[in-house]
Formats: sequence, C-alpha cells, structure tokens
Amino acid sequence: MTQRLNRLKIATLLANPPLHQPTVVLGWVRTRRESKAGVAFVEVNDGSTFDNLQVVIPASWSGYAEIVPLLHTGTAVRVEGVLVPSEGGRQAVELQAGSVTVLGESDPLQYPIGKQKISYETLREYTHLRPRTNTFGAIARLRDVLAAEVHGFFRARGFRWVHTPVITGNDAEGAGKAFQVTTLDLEGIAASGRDSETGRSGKAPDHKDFFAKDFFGKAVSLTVSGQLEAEAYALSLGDVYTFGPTFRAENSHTSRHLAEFWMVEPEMAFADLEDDMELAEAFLKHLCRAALEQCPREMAFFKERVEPTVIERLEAILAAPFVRMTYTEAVEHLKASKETFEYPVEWGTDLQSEHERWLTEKYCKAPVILIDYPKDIKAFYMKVNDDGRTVRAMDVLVPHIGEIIGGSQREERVDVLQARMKEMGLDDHAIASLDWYLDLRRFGGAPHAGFGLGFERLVQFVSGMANIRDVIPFPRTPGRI
RNA sequence: UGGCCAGUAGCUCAGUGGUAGAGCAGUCGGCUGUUAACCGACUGGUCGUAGGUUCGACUCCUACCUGGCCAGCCA
Repeated sequence: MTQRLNRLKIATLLANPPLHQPTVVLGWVRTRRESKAGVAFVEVNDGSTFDNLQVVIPASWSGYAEIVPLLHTGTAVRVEGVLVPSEGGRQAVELQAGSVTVLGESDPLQYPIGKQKISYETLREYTHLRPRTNTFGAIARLRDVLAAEVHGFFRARGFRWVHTPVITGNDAEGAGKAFQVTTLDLEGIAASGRDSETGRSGKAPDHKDFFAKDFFGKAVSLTVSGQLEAEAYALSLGDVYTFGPTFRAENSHTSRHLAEFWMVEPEMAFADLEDDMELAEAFLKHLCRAALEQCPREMAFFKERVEPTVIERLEAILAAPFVRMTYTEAVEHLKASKETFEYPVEWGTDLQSEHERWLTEKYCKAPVILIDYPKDIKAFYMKVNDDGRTVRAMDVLVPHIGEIIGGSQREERVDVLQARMKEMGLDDHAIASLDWYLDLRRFGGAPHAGFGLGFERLVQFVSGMANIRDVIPFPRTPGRI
C-alpha cells in the first residue's frame, strides 16, 4: 500500500476543505504549542502552499506521551485525522488527529533552522534546508510560477524554445569573463610546471597547440549568453527564445551578481528595436501580472515581511506604459538635474548605477527604456545607426534593481559587422571562431532583434528580496559554492 | 578588484580597559485550545584567528580569515 494513499496536499485541502472526512496529511512540523493538561497544537507544512495546517492532538490519544515530545521543528510526520472547523481564530479549519506517525525525527539541538529568527546570511550556509522556511518556500514557489510563465508568454506568441549549448567555443561573445572548461590534468601540469632546469615554478604552458590535447581540441568555456546561437535559430524558425543557466567568471561582490544564473533571451527575425521594446514591456508586464494573480499568498508575505512596497510596485508596472528615451536625452536630463552625483555625466560614457537609479526612481518614477547608446560602450553585434556614432541598443531600467533587461537590434550587414568586430578589438582568433555568426548575414541575413533578461533579477524585483543570492536555490558566487 | 562595516551562547542581539548578559531554541515543572502561546527554574560562551600594547584585553593596535554593503563589470 502506498504511503501516499488518501494523502491530501495542504494546498488542496485548504482550497476545498473536506470537512468531517478521514484525511491524511504528510509534511514537516513548523512549531508545536503544548498545553500539558489539554492538547497539543502542531503546525504542519508540506510545501504545497504557504500556509500551515494546524493539527490538534488531544491528550486522550494513546500515543500522546510518546510521540508529542518528538514533534520538534523539522520533524517529518504523517497525520491521520478528521478535518473540522477550527475553534481558534487564526485558521478556518484544523485537523483533529486520530494518530500521528513520525517519519523522520529532527534533533532540535542539531537542527540549524528552528522557529527562532535567523538571518539570510546564516541561512546561506544551509541552502539545502532553507527552502523549509516561509521566505525561501515562498521564493521557490514564485520562481516556479515565473519560470512557467516565461514559457507561457512566449508560447502564446508563437516563439519556440531553443536549447543553446552550455559549453561553447565562441571567443569574446562580448559579455564578461568566461569559465574555462577542460579535461586536462591541471594538477599534473601545475606540478610539472616546476621547471627542473630553470627552477621556476608555475610556468605557464605557452605553446600554441596546448589545447589541441584538450577534450574538444581547442579552448572552450561555459556560455556567457545563448544569444549568438539563438540568432541562428531566429534566422531559421522566426521567433525563438532561450531559457537556461549562464555563467560569468567576474569577481563581483554585489547583491545583484551571480557566477551562475538563469537568463531568458528571446530573438525575433524580421524585427527592429521598436518590436524589441514592445516585446520587453509586454513580457515584464505579463510576469508581474502572473505573480500577483498566481502567488497572492506569497506576495502578501513579501509585502509584510520583505518589502512593504512590492505589490504597489508591480501594480505600477502594469498601470502605465514604460517611459522611452534615447541615451542622449537621458544624459541631458541628468545634466539638467540638481542632483549631485558621485560620478559626472558625460555623453559617451556609460551611465553609472546612480544615474540609472535616478532616472527610473526619481525622474520617471516608472520603468524606463533607454535606447541608442554610443557605439563605443556597447557590444559589436548591435546595429549601427545612420548617425554612425550610436547603436540600436536598449536597456530596461526598473526601480529597486536598475538594469533588468539589455537588448538590441542586431547588425545584419556583414561588412559593417566585420568592421565593428575589429573596431571593438576582437583579435583574428576570436573573429575566426565567430565565422559561423557571419554566415547568418552572408546567407539570407535579415533584420532581427532580441534581448536578455536575468531571471534572478526578475525574481528579485517581483519579490522585493534585497540579495540575489536569496532568489536562486543554490547560489554560486566568487569563493563560495 | 577597490572603499566601508561586522564577527560575543545553537539562533537574534546587548555590553564595558577590571574577568560575560537578554530573548528565542533545548530540558524540567506549571497552565482545559494554543497560534511569535504564556509563567517559573535549569542548561548553554577558550567573546573569528594570530600577534602586540597593558598590572590586566571581549573592549585598544596590527595582520589574517569569514560574512555583508557600496562601486566597477554586467543580467
């Protein structure tokens, strides 16, 4: 007989309570409140929903003295009982236990996350246990809903999901340092690097065909973006998107950066920057709406315990069109402002975080889409405007996070693209590794555009969580795994 | 990588150049239904590590380690 027989998930049970019927609940104890002369109240959570189920164990139950003392926070239990309207005020129904079985004990002296307050920092040392807390359970459910809605949004618009590779041989994709991937015996190389003739240690391997011995016969790395490969499929299938893990080997110690994160990258054929902006705005609005509609309990919790303004912020996103302005206009607004910035604003330099924050939080008080950036501060693949000094790039800035989306119309002219590669300092080797990318323009090239959205930043924005390490199950950051 | 802040009980924190405290957790007792339960008692710490100053350092200084914030890089 299966253990799950007659099991009712708490989410199902609370949504439609089967009153006065035999019910089985499986879950983990959150807290126990005991009244020795009377009854024990045990809050059980099974992860299916935010709320706990109050289990009431009468003193008259034969197993009381043996079982109830074991019901510490974290204990896995099976409860058989009858669902009844609750006499207490905080919950509509409660489970009158007929019997309670302990499936897995939890030693309160060893268990690190009891019901006492515990900081996010400490919880990061227990990434395997933190989903049992209110906050991380809520984040996990929100994250799931948002991920499903990423797919839902694009499928509804006829986009195909493309699985771009994690291991890539592309050089200089234009988005940060990559993690090298190798099967070479690094320990052996390090040891033999102690040159017996010169006595020098740690000699770097320098001959050109060094990586010829490696698994792929060349130097490869973990992808920093699926965009380039997505372009190949956009110029075949029309509208596509990628959604998967991405890796950056930057030594970033901030609340907005991870070494491993998930990225959503749509790519549309026969599209320009206007189409790209329309897509980005509709996409963000769709996800905010999904969170409000599908995670009301979680959102209420975030508002109460995490960030008081989250809900109104999401509603504000839905209420008005995003502000659109050119980089040049933004620079003018910033210069005209009376705000004193730590860094000066100058046309041709990238906007600082403080500038972006001022634009979205103070000047526009809404999401802002900035377009037409100076070409020198943007990637080689962005389409050069007719003015010759700006490119068809866009950044979507939102309050609280700053840049959440970066995108562009891609350069479809082979000669211009090649010139831009050289202009941006790609060496011959890098350009050679991207020859296939030029093929996309040589054969049936067409206007196309796309963007990238950091999924964790989205979850941060929607939940109000301050630190990106707390919106991904197992965060990877420099020096810590 | 740079600047700044922090590290005291299992957790959240207070503390003073004179030898360490509270709440929660845990144990025991009390309370006829609680819900951050409550009341009483008990248990629990070489004050991040290593040096230095001092009669004396948890407190002051230096270095290091760890964590965090901000900046840069970006998503």
